[in-house]
Amino acid sequence: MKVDEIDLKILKILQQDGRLSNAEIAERVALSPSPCLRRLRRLETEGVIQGYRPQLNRQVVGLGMTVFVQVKLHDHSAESVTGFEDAVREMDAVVNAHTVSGSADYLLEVVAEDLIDYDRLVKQMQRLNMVREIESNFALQAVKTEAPLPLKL
Amino acid sequence: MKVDEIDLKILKILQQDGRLSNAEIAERVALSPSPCLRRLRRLETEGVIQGYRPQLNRQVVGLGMTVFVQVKLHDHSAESVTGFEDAVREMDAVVNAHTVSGSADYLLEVVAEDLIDYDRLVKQMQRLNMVREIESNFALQAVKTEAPLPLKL
DNA sequence: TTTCTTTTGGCATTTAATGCTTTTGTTTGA
DNA sequence: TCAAACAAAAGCATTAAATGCCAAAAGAAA
Repeated sequence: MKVDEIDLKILKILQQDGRLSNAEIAERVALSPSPCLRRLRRLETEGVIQGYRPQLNRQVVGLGMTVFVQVKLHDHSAESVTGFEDAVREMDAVVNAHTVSGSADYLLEVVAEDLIDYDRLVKQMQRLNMVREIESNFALQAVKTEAPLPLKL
Repeated sequence: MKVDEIDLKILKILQQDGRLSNAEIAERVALSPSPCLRRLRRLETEGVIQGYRPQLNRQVVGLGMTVFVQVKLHDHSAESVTGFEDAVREMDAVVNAHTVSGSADYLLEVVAEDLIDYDRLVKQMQRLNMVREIESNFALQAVKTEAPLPLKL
């Protein structure tokens, strides 16, 4: 799918405030509401916009602990890989997960209420038999979170 | 600020779709629209909801490369720390940044168009004189991204 | 129970979303 | 160059939602 300049403008505006009304977006991109809404819907339908999320204050909702977890597996067999990835997708505390280059196989971002809660999660992960090693790096301070993507133009 | 059960329900619903109308949210939490909107506005005003973001398909918008970057500084003097953190906040390619426990001082999530683009960013970071060491871990595959936070109840 | 406080509901008004039709603008091709 | 064909935007009427105000209900405190 092709994303033209106006589409990019719409995306940039939405990244500033993902709940702006179509009417407001339309005004800012100098279109009337109907073509603007058509564009927005198309961006959603075509999967350029995959959804909308509120940015929650994790402290306030009781998830003040963020941990970056590096995981190594024993092997990369299909069973191990899909087994681990399915498990990760099931774990609600894991909010981001990627396979990565470097010494670890996976890098996860995990949220927890506190150390006790986090400990439960690590133990749960250790019980997965394809997991060889887990290294936890605790987020101490957020310098920048969920910044908008730097869209060209 | 206190977040009661209904507020949590509202947050959970919004995490499913951050652009749902207040009318729809109201119906799902079994309130009439006006008190529901008051609650939503309060969550926003009080900073429980810090904003709304569209989840963009990074591939489509030309930012298909995600890199997790571990940075070590030469020292932890106030000048080094604030200098580095200010620089990071200025770099649009850095979408997340935390200080972390472990051998690195910072863990950054960086987006780039391609390796050339990423190289520019690394060089820019290397020019910061408080930076001692940079280790890049390239995201190879996304297993889970921006999952909703596991809110209690 | 009475009073005070907080929250909800109802309603009228203003805005916005939506679907359809018309208009405008562009590209193509004789 | 002009006309035909196509794509995108604008206009508009209708439906739905947001908003602000005031009355009613539910809770808490005395």
